[in-house]
Amino acid sequence: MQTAGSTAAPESPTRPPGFATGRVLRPSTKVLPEHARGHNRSLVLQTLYRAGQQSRADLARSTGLTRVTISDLVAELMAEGLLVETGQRAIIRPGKPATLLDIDRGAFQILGIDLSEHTIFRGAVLDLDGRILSRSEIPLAGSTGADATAKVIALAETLRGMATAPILGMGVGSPGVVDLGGVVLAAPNLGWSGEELQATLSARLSMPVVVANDANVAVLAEHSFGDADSDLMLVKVGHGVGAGLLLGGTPLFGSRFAAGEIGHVVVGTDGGTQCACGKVGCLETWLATPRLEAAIAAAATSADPDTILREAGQRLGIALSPVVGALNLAEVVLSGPANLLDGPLLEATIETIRDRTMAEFHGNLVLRMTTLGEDIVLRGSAVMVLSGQLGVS
Amino acid sequence: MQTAGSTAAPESPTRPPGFATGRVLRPSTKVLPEHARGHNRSLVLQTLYRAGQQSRADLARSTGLTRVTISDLVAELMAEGLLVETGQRAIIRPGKPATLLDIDRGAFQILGIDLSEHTIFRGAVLDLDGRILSRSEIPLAGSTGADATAKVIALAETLRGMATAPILGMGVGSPGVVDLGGVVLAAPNLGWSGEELQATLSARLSMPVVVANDANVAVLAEHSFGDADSDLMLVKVGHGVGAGLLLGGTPLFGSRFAAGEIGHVVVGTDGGTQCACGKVGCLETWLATPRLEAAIAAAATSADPDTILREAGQRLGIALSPVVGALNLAEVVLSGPANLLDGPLLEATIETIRDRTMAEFHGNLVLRMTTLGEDIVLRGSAVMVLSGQLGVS
DNA sequence: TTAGTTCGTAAGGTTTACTAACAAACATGC
DNA sequence: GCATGTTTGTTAGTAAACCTTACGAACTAA
Repeated sequence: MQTAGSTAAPESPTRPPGFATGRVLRPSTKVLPEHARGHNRSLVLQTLYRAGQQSRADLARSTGLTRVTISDLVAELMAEGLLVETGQRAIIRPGKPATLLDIDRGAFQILGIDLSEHTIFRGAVLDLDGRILSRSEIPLAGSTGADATAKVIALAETLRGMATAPILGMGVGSPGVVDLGGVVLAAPNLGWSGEELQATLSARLSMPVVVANDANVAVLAEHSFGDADSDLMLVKVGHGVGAGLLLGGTPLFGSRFAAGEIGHVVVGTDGGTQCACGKVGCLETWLATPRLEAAIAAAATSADPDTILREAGQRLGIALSPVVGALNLAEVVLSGPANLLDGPLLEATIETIRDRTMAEFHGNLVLRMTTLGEDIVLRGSAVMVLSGQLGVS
Repeated sequence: MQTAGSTAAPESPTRPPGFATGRVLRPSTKVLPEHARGHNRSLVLQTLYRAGQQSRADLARSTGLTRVTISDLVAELMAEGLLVETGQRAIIRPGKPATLLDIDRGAFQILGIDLSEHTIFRGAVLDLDGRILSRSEIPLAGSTGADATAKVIALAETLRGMATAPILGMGVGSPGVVDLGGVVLAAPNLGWSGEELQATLSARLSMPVVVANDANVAVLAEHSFGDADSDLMLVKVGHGVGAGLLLGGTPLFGSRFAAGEIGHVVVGTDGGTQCACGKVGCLETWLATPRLEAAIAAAATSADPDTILREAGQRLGIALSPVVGALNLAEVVLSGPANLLDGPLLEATIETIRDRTMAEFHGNLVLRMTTLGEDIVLRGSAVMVLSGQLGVS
């Protein structure tokens, strides 16, 4: 019992132990040295993936590991066919010239599938940089349940046949609620509930498969390829309305894997249209593309279509304001038909959010269309595979 | 170039490397074996902290580490004075009797300070279990800026003098926007902007200090001591309205460290009262305690106070619905004066949220008062110190 | 030609956690 | 009472991962 007034915890608990530094986290599983190895392995891949060609010495400098350790990791990765030496650095400077390394970007390919469209399943073969090399698609033709699953399998097998290099894995973006094991808990349009899509596909194709919600997949693409921030919300407008959230670089799944399901949140306090879900004034009744198109067509003679689009944008803004405020988001991205979203709707949304939140906290709030167009889910599928198989994104 | 149709990534990249398994994350820093050691060290502390007395063999079983490694870690922790042997297990069974270990819960104490009340700074000395051992407070008396800082220092020094064991560190919950380094970026009521409170206190008191936003601190307390879920929103109602978010067990800070600042989000689409911030119908105009009390007092003769409370609850529900929907929250906790919050207000809030969101996704949504009462920030301060210094929470 | 720089590798040491084996201390059954 | 079996915690030795130190190779610059 030392007397008070002394200067705190004297000799012993000097520094916070490694992982706990600064961060508030809860260690839950043991960590062995080999796990650290796996982490550093991914760190090397990640560095090369983003910065491109680098020498071993460059990698050592940018990762903080020693040249010796880097050499060892690089040798391991080269033996696996993931890295290649690409010749010597051209820049002339004193010292032994550096041997450049890069990920062997042609060594593997990735399959991506997008199940989020209403009438068609789309798929693609992508390279490790997320570029689309070839495409395939299969009409849904009203299939549900096992028939829909069969069409996914057929599409996947077609894509496998189109690949021209070993396949690293397959990513699938599905509508509905998907758990962390790739089980589609609920996707009404496809008639799935408890559909073990990831397990089925993985077994059938004998390759690593990742299945996730389409909007969650899309937000990964926007983060990796659309140079977005690490705090990001992507709102996907189509037949329904859904969102994907990336917070601090980590996707949010929610307590029941239904994070981002904002389509059936009621907007405003002044009524609205009856929704299929039973409530009145859900976000989807204002914003889903069929409704928007119908409203514009109906009003073609009387009202200005811009008025309808602006109203929809305001409703989206009303719904997003509490989310933007609570999460202190810096960036919100819209994905969907540009002819509807990109214009009065988007402008009205950002004006509404600015009017309804505290400007100081996110004066720089950016609301914009995705830069990835209609391939956002396909490219996000590649991100999932890269992340899961190589620890790269 | 192997022909398509083959079964994917053949020999080499068999398994996803350790840390990246399943999770989508981005390795950013190197990890050395000693970091793994730190993690396992915290794991042992964590296990003992939560489960109480255990033998080395018990720890080995529950952590997955071997008895040898556990013995080594325990020896290290005992040398630091964090663990003690507490005798032999009483239960009679075959084999050598187990020597029980526990965290030496009297070996260190923690200081906690709550700056969130309007007229007073409150502080306490707590034990490692977060129990309050003694208290002190200092009236704010309208102090702002450097005067307010001086009062925090004075209170901290008083608390240090009250401690009866070495001090592990100090936690401070401050109103306003606080960054990860404990700099109070903006706290209008206290006249602080860019106030380096954590650095100042740490230097002045020569002990580890953590400063964070009061609502973020409170949510940690609710998680650790109020047996809450790992997806949790805590709404703190007082002179203002703020929230703390815990998502997947991790606190959310936001892109500008202003996560949870929902007090100035406009609620509803039917006007409201003018707010000090310039907007009309901010959540605070409906819910802040001075406003609520005034409204009830003014209506004392004419209307039913319950009507006013129900209306406030509905407004809170309207504001929270999009957040609950977007984050798929399972649990929302209110903190503040129970005479106002716990009753018609709380009931109206949950009814409103249920009416405005999709029931299937969070049918079990729980909305309740905190179980920690007015000491929630003080106890949360202890959680921060435990987490930062020992990796325990 | 000499000096200095940079790159990549080799050799050896430290830390970490593992497996294997064992002594201590107990309950149980004959 | 004594052998048997169980559980605990430690000792000894091994493997993995990273480090430091040192060195040869290959280049520029003076």
